[in-house]
Amino acid sequence: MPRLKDKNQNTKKILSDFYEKLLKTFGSQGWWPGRTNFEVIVGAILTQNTNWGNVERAIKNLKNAKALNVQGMNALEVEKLAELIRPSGYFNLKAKRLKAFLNYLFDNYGEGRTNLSKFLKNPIEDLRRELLSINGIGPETADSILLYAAYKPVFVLDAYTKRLLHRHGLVGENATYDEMQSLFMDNLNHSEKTFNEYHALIVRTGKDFCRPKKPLCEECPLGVFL
DNA sequence: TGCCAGGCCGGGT
DNA sequence: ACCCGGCATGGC
Repeated sequence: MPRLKDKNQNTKKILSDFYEKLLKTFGSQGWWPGRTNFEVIVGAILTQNTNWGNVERAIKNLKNAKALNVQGMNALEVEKLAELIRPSGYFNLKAKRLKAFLNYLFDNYGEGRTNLSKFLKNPIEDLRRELLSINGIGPETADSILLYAAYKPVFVLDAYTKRLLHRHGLVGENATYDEMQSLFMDNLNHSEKTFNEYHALIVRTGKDFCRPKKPLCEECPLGVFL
């Protein structure tokens, strides 16, 4: 019993220390780089297993085509949409996923301009369930939308975060998404602002220091681990 | 050049 | 309940 408590207290301190170190090293990251809720959602889908730089090209194409809003994108044929988002990779798949999201929105929240804001105002658990029911939206994309488009206090678990937890020995290799997410959400205050910043800082650190094959751990502010 | 990027689905065991 | 192939472009 005391062992378990100590272990949890230790995890809490480790996760808090990581956050402080990263924030001190890199400063505030200012995520998400999207001007509207819809743009954030589009970005969350387009960046699935994809470099953000490629997503930006696709976003620019959508903006030029006046398709970076609910009504504009809904009016596009899926083939045309796929062509616009080509630079983001998996473009046929992602065009279907964007359409699946829009279809869900229009079917369940009407045709009006406020359908998206109504949708995003749902309680966390309801909204997460709804997002996960849409084909092409899995746990990470759903949580990204919850945090960065709906401003809900939800921790996003991405590949960088999983790698961080594994390499620091905080979870085993076979830990599930929910287990790893709970590690953060059971040990940190549920602050949307903090979760936003923490996730962004982890991505920043991962890009610079924590690649799958060639980790540059000796330079990492969080220390050397393999 | 091969490796990597802010995953998810569907079919097979 | 897991495991795996497929999906695809662009930067370094």
